[in-house]
Amino acid sequence: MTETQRFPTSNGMKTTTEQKVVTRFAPSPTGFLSLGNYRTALFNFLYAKQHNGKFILRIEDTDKERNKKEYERDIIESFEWLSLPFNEFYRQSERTDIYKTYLQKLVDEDKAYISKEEKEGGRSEVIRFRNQGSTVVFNDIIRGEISFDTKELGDFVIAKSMEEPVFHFSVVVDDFEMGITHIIRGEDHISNTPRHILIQEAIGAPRPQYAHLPLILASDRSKLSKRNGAISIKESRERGYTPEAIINYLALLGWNPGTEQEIFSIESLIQQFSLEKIQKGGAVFNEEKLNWTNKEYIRALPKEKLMNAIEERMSKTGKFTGISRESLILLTPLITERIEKFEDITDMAEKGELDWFFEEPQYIFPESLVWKKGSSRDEAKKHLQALSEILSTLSLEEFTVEKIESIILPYADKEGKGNVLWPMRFALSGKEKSPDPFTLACVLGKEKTLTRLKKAANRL
RNA sequence: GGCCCCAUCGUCUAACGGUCAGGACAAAUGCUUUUCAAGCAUUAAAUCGGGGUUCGAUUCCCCGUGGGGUCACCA
Repeated sequence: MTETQRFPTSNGMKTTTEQKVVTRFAPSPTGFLSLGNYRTALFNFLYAKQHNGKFILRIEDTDKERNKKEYERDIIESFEWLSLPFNEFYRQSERTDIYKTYLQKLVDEDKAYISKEEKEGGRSEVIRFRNQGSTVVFNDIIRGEISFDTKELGDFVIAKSMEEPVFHFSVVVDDFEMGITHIIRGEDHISNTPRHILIQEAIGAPRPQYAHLPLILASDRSKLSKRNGAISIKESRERGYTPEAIINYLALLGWNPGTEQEIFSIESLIQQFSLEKIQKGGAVFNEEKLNWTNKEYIRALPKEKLMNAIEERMSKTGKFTGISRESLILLTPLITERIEKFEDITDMAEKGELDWFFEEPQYIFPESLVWKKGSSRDEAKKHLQALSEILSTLSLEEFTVEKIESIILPYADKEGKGNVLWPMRFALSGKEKSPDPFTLACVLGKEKTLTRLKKAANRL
């Protein structure tokens, strides 16, 4: 992990004479927190932290039908897992009195009105905003000036009843009440912004700064959603991505500091982040790059953590019960360099790629023991026998990768590397693909190694 | 369809109006103590089209085209 920049002495940090920055992330608990939503949260977080401001988490649960407590829990757990601390927490469902006050005020001032409407069964009244139909122009930090003719909005609904404000209304009231200075949200909210500005003006709220983020797209360039490949934080955790990799990858989706740096700690993101450098166009989510990023972080993980992860994933497959710590130490680097995310450990185990460790190979096809490029069964047999003799001269303490290699290599060089090393590797692993023979021998230990070499020789 | 937004390699992206249009992922090829993995090296790969402005446009303007978003008593 390298960081090219470290706390420059004079940078673009804003001075504290400005108004304190307050940002918010306002998800509705109608599903598991997606990576895309999380990126919005991350950008809000980074911006607030960079300016020593506040970052607020606000659960927008005004839609009683679709909200679930389970999803709210998921959002909070995800924030914890990813170490994104928020300074304040709110639930809109607990703030209806506040909305009601503002609603009543607008009705009293005739800026909104109660509209009696026909509807098959049920409710017959809604509260509508008295829309003058002016042209609203606002400045977006990412996109510049955007203007809308609000005539076509008509007198839009701002509440289902005095107790049930609609999203557009509660958002504006909350952003005002909470002193939000910067609204950083997805591009899909651009068309909601004129409505919000109209409401702001009606309740006398100042206009915050807007920054509309480009959308994260699926590979077909449509909006990423559960149906076309969106991954939730919960799911990425289960798949074995690290929090740091997720943050790193997401930060670079639609943003980049203009350098060639690819790996960023959260601290360096806070320091280097800027809304101005955010891309305007949507960004396709690329799982392969996420995998690569994750691999970079996995390799940098302390060995202890890797061993724990490996033991945990392996035991889920039913293997690895009662493995010795010594074996685990030997196996860990072999597994680590072959995986991109922890889920791959399970895959390896299920595909039998680690079977050589747990059980003796059966050599069902003895020909497989012979190096295909110009060796014979007799030769392979001869080499296997020679190898067991050579290795039996090593003591248990000497049975290390380096020692084994140094004692076998001269013989292999003389007889032809492939001719010697392929049978050895296959005898020990019983697999077409496996780690190198010296490592195998070392991990298996002297006794098993000699047994397998002899057994394989007998099959030829 | 109306309104709004956007447009550099397959993908993520860099480039005060002057660069051989750079980097990363993925791909291909080769090297390394057999295979796999890892590592290293190399290669291929882009400015949507047309008009302007300018000595000079990836960059500024206009028009197309393409893509996306949004049009709820859902957020």
